[in-house]
Amino acid sequence: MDPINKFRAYIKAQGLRKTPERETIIEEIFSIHDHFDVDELFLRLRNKKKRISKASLYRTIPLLIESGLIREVYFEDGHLHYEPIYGHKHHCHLRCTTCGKIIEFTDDAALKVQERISKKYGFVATAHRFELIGYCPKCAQRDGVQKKQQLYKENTEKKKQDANDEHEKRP
Amino acid sequence: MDPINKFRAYIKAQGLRKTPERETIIEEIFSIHDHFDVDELFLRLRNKKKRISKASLYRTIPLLIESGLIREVYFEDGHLHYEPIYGHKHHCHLRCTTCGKIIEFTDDAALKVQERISKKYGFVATAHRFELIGYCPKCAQRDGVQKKQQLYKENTEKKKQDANDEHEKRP
DNA sequence: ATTATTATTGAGATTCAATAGCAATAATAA
DNA sequence: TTATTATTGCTATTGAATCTCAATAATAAT
Repeated sequence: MDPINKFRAYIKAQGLRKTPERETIIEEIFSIHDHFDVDELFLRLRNKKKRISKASLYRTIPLLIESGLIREVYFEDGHLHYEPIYGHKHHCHLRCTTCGKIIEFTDDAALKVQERISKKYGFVATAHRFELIGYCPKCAQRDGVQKKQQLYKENTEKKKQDANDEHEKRP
Repeated sequence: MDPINKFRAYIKAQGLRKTPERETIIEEIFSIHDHFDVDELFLRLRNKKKRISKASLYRTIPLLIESGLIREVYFEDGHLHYEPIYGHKHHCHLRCTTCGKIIEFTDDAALKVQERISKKYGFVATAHRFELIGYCPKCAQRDGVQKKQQLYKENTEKKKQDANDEHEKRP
């Protein structure tokens, strides 16, 4: 069953309506095959002359989550991201705190942990999220774990300097 | 080493300044022993006649994260939450999508997965986040879609009410 | 097919967590 | 004690996400 039909089933079960907007959104998301945010999605649709309002995107996303087509992913830039999960192999994320890079990995052990813990707590788990936070190979090698804070400080001070330079340039 | 001193070491290393506001914030957070959001923290401080501006809370939190005292936790009510981690046993979360309830659990297997995956990808993991999403024992039984938002709202608002109650109890 | 009902859309207004700017204050170093 | 400047609190601002509401269009009923 493709995402559209999966969604139609959900729509019918909930007594909601099938609309071209919703299906266009699903088509676009499942042509991305990667994580996205609302702005990105909106832009991609616009570039294809599909004029769907952001309000509709925001209203559709919860339905896509409820129907199991996508899920939220938490990055660290202050707003939500999403990724298609239906028809995609479940994966987890490695997130580099230095460069922000996201590496995906699959792991079966996490699934077993899910089952064991669920049983232990009488919890019916429908999903899990497993994420490793740290340093990607490049950043771990280049910086060393200890240098991070120093680099961070240098970076932030550089920013201030840049801001000053820019300011002083003005006539 | 207690959280305050851990923070003082960080402050010194970064060339920042020790202030009573920052230390009051740390004291409050580590007296909670549980997750919190900025509003809650602000209210609790106010109830104790500690008048610290929200701006300072927002400015201090990144320092607490950087120094390893707290971490972000992602719930689903549209804004960030945090929890103390320094001196606390690492734990993971079960999150009920019906009532919003959070159950904590500890698990060593997750740590082993972290080690194995890190080695595999050449990633230097400093932390992991493992979360199970589904239905808590109560909700798994009654399972009503209509009740979802109502229950969720009740749970998340209960906390704020508790904070107020606590204040009113004081003589 | 036609009509009635009402969910959905789009545009703009609104909310609110989070950030930024600025003058006053206070922590550190000299 | 004085000088330097990070920090604070207040206010204004940003921007993601939500809400309002009239217009539209999807479904059910006739």
